[in-house]
Amino acid sequence: MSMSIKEVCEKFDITPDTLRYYERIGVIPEVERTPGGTRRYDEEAIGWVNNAVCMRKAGVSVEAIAEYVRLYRMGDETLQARLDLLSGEREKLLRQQEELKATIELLNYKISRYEEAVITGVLSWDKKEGETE
Amino acid sequence: MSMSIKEVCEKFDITPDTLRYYERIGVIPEVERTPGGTRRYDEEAIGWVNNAVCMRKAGVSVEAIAEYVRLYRMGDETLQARLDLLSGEREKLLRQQEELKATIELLNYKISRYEEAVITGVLSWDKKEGETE
DNA sequence: TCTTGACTTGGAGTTAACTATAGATTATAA
DNA sequence: TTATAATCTATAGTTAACTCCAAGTCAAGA
Repeated sequence: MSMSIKEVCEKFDITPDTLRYYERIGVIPEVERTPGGTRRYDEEAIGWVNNAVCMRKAGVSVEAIAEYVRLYRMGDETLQARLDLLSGEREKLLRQQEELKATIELLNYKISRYEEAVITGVLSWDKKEGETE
Repeated sequence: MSMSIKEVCEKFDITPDTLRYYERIGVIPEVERTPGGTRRYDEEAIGWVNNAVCMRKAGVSVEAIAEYVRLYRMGDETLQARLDLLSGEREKLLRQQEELKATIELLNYKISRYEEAVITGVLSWDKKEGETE
């Protein structure tokens, strides 16, 4: 039922060094160990890893994730604090989503120009909105 | 018509150190100077800055931006190479957009739970899809 | 002209997030 | 049991992208 560090790392496509690092800095809670000291990841531990990896992929800082974990372990009196933290992070991601959208649109435009250009041999811009390259 | 480094930096909300750094590593082409050696930014230079800042905000690496500028300055024989570079970067941004979307949705779910929780005083998960926190 | 403030270069320092190394211990398979 | 593979800790190193600093030069107003 429970998994080794290697198995968890394969599941989430990260390295054992990274996973131990996440535990050390509190991005995930401390995991259970065998009598010999080897880490074992049960369902709950894997849930925390999933959460950490998902947040990191979107660009949430390890510091914010660790803060959430810290608050979580303090119990029910931190519900509001956790809500505030998550709301703040969501705001950041929504802003990032806007930036991303704008840049993808700019790239779409440029790429369409280049697709023309590689056929005609000439690159021509519309020179709209301060764009010159 | 042309702008000082300070004016350009205010326009794009970056620091002069960053702008000089961008020029030094080729993220923007070298800009014109006054006889005394002070940088002046004309329309075209500002277009390049705009481009760099936009790409950086979306997470495109300075290396990729500099490579594009390098190819651009080599002329028409690099049209295909520039198209390939831009296409590759767009792919990365589209993938990032997916990650961002997934994480925002997860956050939306969590936040809705926490909004309930701060009223009821109890936090309860649906425990779907490996989520445990 | 003087002085105050903006600008210059070259290089060093910082921060976040890993990533690698060494040397010891534990686990697994023949 | 013995070799081989996986894991452990502690700590140092790396990378990307700035960011700061010193010491000198340039520009604009009184």
